[in-house]
This record gives sequence, structure tokens and C-alpha cells, in this order.
Amino acid sequence: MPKVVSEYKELARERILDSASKLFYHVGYHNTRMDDIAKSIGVTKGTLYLYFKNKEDLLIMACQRNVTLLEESLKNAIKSDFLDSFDEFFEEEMRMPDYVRFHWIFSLTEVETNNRIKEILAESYRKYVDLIAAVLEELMEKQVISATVDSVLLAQMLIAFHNGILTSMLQGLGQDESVSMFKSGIRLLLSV
Amino acid sequence: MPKVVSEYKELARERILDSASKLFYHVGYHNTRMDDIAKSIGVTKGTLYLYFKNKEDLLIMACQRNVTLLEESLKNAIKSDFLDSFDEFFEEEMRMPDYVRFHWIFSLTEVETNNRIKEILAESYRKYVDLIAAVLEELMEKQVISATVDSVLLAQMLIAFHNGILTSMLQGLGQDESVSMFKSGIRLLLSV
Amino acid sequence: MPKVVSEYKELARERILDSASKLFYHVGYHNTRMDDIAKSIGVTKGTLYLYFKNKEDLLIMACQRNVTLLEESLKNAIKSDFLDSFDEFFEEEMRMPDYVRFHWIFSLTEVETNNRIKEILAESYRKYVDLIAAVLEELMEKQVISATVDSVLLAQMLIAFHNGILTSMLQGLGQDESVSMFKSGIRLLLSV
Amino acid sequence: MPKVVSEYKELARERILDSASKLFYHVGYHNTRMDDIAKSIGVTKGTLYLYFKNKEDLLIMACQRNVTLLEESLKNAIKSDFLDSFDEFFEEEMRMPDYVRFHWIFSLTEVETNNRIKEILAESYRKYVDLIAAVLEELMEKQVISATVDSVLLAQMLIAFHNGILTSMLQGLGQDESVSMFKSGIRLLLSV
DNA sequence: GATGAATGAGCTTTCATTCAT
DNA sequence: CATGAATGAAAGCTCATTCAT
Repeated sequence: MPKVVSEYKELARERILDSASKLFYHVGYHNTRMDDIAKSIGVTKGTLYLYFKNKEDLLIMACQRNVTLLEESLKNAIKSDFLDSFDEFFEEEMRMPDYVRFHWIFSLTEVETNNRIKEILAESYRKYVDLIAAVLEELMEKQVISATVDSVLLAQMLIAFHNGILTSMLQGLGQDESVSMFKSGIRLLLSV
Repeated sequence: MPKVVSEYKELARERILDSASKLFYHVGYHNTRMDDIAKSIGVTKGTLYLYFKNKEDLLIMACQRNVTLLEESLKNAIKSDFLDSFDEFFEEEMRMPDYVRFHWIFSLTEVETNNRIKEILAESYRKYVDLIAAVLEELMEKQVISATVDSVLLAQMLIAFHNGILTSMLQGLGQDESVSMFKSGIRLLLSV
Repeated sequence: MPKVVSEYKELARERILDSASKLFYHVGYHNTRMDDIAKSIGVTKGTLYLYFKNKEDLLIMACQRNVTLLEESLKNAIKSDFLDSFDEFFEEEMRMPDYVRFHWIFSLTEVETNNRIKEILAESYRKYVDLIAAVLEELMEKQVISATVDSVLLAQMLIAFHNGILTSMLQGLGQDESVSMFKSGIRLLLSV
Repeated sequence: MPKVVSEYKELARERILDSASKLFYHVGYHNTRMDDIAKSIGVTKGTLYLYFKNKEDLLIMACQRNVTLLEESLKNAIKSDFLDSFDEFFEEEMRMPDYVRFHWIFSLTEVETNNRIKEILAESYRKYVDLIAAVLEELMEKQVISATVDSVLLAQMLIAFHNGILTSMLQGLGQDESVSMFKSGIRLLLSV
């Protein structure tokens, strides 16, 4: 019985987080009312407080969830140890909903204010660096790329380039352009 | 006489914009009270409304001002037509206060909501692309870099890389690391 | 179930409108604070906004309500087709609370500014003219009054006289004097 | 010298009062800003305070001035002791600017709040009653009208009718209709 | 679990008034 | 006499949060 309840609650939580994420992305955290979130999933304000302590908690949980979704997507794409697994990752990322893909950029706004968000993003950043650096080392071993540069620095450069493209998309860069820019960019950075 | 008045008012405007920019950056637009801005420069709330229509107007003007400051900084640094004028630009940028350097990232949050901000950032983006593409073409002519790639695409890649580094800095990347990453990254992207 | 809720809300609306009407009359619309209205019925400001969009909306609804209350009072009094049904109407009117009886005079202040108020009062004026003209025609048919004058013009004259007495009351004319002035006045105007 | 200054000041006062009256009538006392009044006569806010203690003082003085203007107009028209001197008065009144003619209706709004306004209007009311009652008595002596009714009561009825027509004009009654309604109405009330 | 009426602190904005020049 | 920059008290309104049902 508690299992069932728990599953139901988990489902409800997910629905709230998903809808909140969309709203936070599309109209901004501060422009989103608890009422808007509630209405968007057909419940009333009070219900949200059964699942989340307060609005900030909801933001943090949404941030955490989107970070996790993206990380899982990366891990899946990156399992092949070839260069184009990066391409696959980016294409996979492009398939994710915008409010998941871009959430971190908007969460950055809260970084100076909210320590929990800062930690989540920083930890995620570290994970990405580690993961990609490991892949790069494999590629170096297999001599797909040359081993002259520090793999961590290279990973950081790839991430920066990737993140930069996403910000450009927010300023109007098209998706196809982004994909091709990503592909040729990382090859230049890896001197392939 | 009116000239004097106008100078005084212009100065007052500048002080408000500068202080507002700092606060918008450090605690966020929505977390900044008109009262905070007023107090930070030793006046009262009412005074702000002598210079700006409302809070949103203040945000837009601050955004515009920071964009302009950055653009001027770029134009000055980029006047020499050698490759390391890019380095100079980035170093110059690092010397600017954080609330000017990073303002656009935080303004992105308002992009989905505020059309005026969107226009300002989009126009600035276009200017940068044009300016850098022009420099790149000069460098191609002088055969400092090879002329095989489209200069606009290359410019967009450089900008993306640059912007990505800034986002990484917000996630904890140090300033020295950023500078060296920028220098080596653009050389890789330009295949120099 | 929704019926019950709706009844409760309807009741709450009525209480707000009634108390707001009183305050608007006694201290003036612009001198009445939302806080005052709220406190007068033992709720807080926020509650008012659950029932009315804003202060102006509250004014318009109060105006509408008072117009309706007066109109109903007129219709009831006027059902007998004798001359003294006018007397009954005026006496009935005197029994209504001052803030209902005089509201229209105070609403006139907003007429130049607020189109909705203007429409409400203008429509009410037309209704009164029609209603009274119809009664006058009946009285003419029954030869209670002579049929030499235009019934609409006569109705307008009666209304003007009636309204004028109300303004005099605001300038200090006593209620008993008003009643007797009304009774003899309309008889003079109708040449009875 | 002081005479000249005083004349100048008197002129300035008049200009302010006149312009303030217009604005109070056309947009309402509470919707009129000191700034609006100042701008309307090409000075700055501060100047108003050289001539009037505060905004309320300005209202009271404006009210007083308009009352006086109307009273003088009445006295001039009424000097002939024939019945149609009433007609002349009304026609004269129609020639005055609306913001003088209607000011008292709008001042009524402040009656419940502002004792000074209340006194001014009450005193004016008394003056009118006395003046008209005196005229009526002359007319009774000359047997222009029958002497069966109390002249004061009759005066009050005439005033009420007159005031009522003005309120009707605010609700849309045309000027020509008003004049003819006035003329026939007072003849009915006086049984002439 | 869910509701939704009520709260009240806190925000942006307005504007009559002052006063150094 | 006149200015106009500055004030600050006070207003309307919002919305995250609570809690009796």
C-alpha cells in the first residue's frame, strides 16, 4: 500500500516538476506564479505544498531534475568511444525539450543568489569535465586525437564551446547551423 | 545654463545606472528593490523616477549601457589587425567589472519575456559577428590565417567559444585558466 | 456544491459592495483606501481583490448596484397608476440609506473621467424618463392630468425637480421640507 | 510699488485659480496634479505655493471664486423685477464657461469631507434663497404672481428645479432643451 | 490528498510639498 | 519671484503561503 501511494506521489511530483520547468523557462522563475504552475496541471495552489516545501524548493528540485536528465542523455550518447559520439550527444541534446536543454542558462541567474543552485550546477560541471576528459584520454590512447594537450583543459574547452553555442541559439542562431558549427568546432579544437 | 543642468542630470543618470547594474548582477533583477538602488547611491526611491520611467525602463537602459561599454571596449582592443588583438580584447574584458562583463548572461533570462532586451542583445550579437568577421577577412588577406573557411561562420564560432568561457567562469572556472583557455582555443579554431 | 460556494461568494461580494458604497459616499471615492474598505468588513486588502479586479472596478460595481436598488424601488412604488404613487416613490426613496440615495450625485464627479460610470448613469436616466413618461400617459388617458404637454418633456421636468431637491438636501435642506416641497412641486408642474 | 506688486500677484492668483478650476472640473480634483496646474499656465510647481498654502487651499479658493462669479452674474440679471429676469439669469448662466457653471456640483463631492467647502456652498445657497424670495415678494406685490404661497418655499423650489436641470445636463440633456424646460418649468411652479 | 478563501508582508509607483539656488 | 531636484509618506496591488474544511 505505501508503495502504491509512494508511486502515485512520485508521479505527481514529476508532473509538477515538468510543468514548473516549462514555465520557469518560458516566462522566467520570477514571472511564474504558484497559481500558474497549479493551473497548468489542473490542481490548486495548495496541492503544490503537499509535494514541495516552497517555491524555491520547487526551483531547486526542477534544476536538479533537468541536470540529471541531461547527464543521463550524455552518458547514453557517449558510451561509444569514437569521436562522433560527441556529435551524437549534441544531436541527442537537440532532441530534448528546450526547457530542459536551456534550463542551466536560466539557472545561472540564480547562481549569485542561491547557493544550492550554485552547488548543483558546479557539481554537474565537474561531472561533465571528468566524463569528457576520460573519453578524451581513451581517444588519445587509441590515437584518434593527438595526446599533446591536457585532457582536462581540452574537456573544458569543449564544454565552453558547447555552452557558447547554446547561448548563441538563445540569441537567434538556428538549430541546423548550431549542429554544423558544433561538429566542425570540436574537430578544430581537437585538431582532427 | 541648460547645458550645465543637463550635464548634472546625465551624471545622476549614470550613477543610477551603474549602481543598478551592480545590484541587478549581484542579487538579480527581481531580487533588487527600487529602494535598494536608491539607498546604494544615497537618494530616495522617488528620485529614481525622475530619471527613469519605471523599473523595467531602468533594466533596459542598464542593459543598453553595458552593451555599449563592452562594444566600445571591443572596438578599442580590436584596432590592431593582428591575431593577438583578440587576446587584448579578452584581457581588456577581464579588466571590466563583473557586472558589465556578465550582464548579458543575466539579461538572457529576460529575453523570453522582454522584447526590448531581446532586440538589444540580438543587435549587439550582429555587430560582434560583423566586426569580427571583418577582422578575420583582413587576417585572411594578410595570410595570417588560412582563407578556407567562411569568415562569418568562423566569427560565430569564436563568439560562441568566448561566451561559453564566460558561462564556465560563472560555474567556477578561474580567471587565469579562462584567459589561457581563450588564447589557445581561438588559435585552435583558427588553425594557427 | 458549486451553488453553495457561489452563494457564499455572492454574499461576500454584497458585503464588500455595501460597505464600499458607504465609504465612497461618506468620505469620497478618492479619500477611501482599499484598506479602509477591507477593515470595515473585517477582512484584509487582499480579499477585496478576490472579488474585484481593482478599485475602479469596485466603484463601477457599486455604482451599478446602487442604480439597480433605486430603480427597483421606483418600479415597486410606481405600480399604482395614481398621482400619489410619485409621493410613495419619494417617501420610499427617503427610507433608503443616504449612500444609496445620493450615490449618483457623487458618481457624477467621475462622469467626465470614467466612461463606464457615464454609461450607467445615462442608461438609468433614460429608463427613468421612459418609465415616468409611460405613467404620465396613463394619467393623461384617465384625465387625472391634462394632456396638453408632451409626456417626455414633463417626465424630464419631474426628474430635474426631483434631482434638484436631492442636491438641496446636500446643501442642508431638511427631509420633511424636502418631502412637502416635492409633493407640492410635482402638483404645480403637472398643473393639478 | 507695493501696489504694483500686489496687482501683479492678484493677476497671477487669478490665472492660477482659473486654470485650476478648469482642470478640477474637466478631470476632477483628485485627478489633477499640482504639476498639471503649473504646466497649464507655464510655471513650475513651486510657484503655486507662493500663492496658495496647499492644494486644498487652492480648491477652496477656486470654489469661492466660482461661487462669487455666479452670484454676480445672478445679481446683474435679476435687477429688473419682471418674471423674465429669471430667464435672463438662466441664459446668462448658460453663457458662462462650464467649469464655472457646474463647479458646485463637483464641489458637492467634497462636502462630506471638507467643512470649508460645505460652508461656502451653504452660504451661497442661503444667499440665493434670500435674493430670489425677495424678488418673488416684489412680484407678488405687483401681482405678477399670486401671493398665496410662501415666497421662501417657492424660492427653494425654483432653485431645486434649476439645479436639477443642471444635473440633467451632465447626464446628456441638451442646452436648448434645458433653456426651454427651465422657462416653462418656472412658469408652472409660479402658476403663471 | 486536495481545496480555495484568506492572509499580510512587501513591492512598485505616485505626488504634494519643501528648499537651496 | 521663480525654479526644479529631491523627498517620503502613503497608496494600490501582488502573490507565496497557510489552514479549516
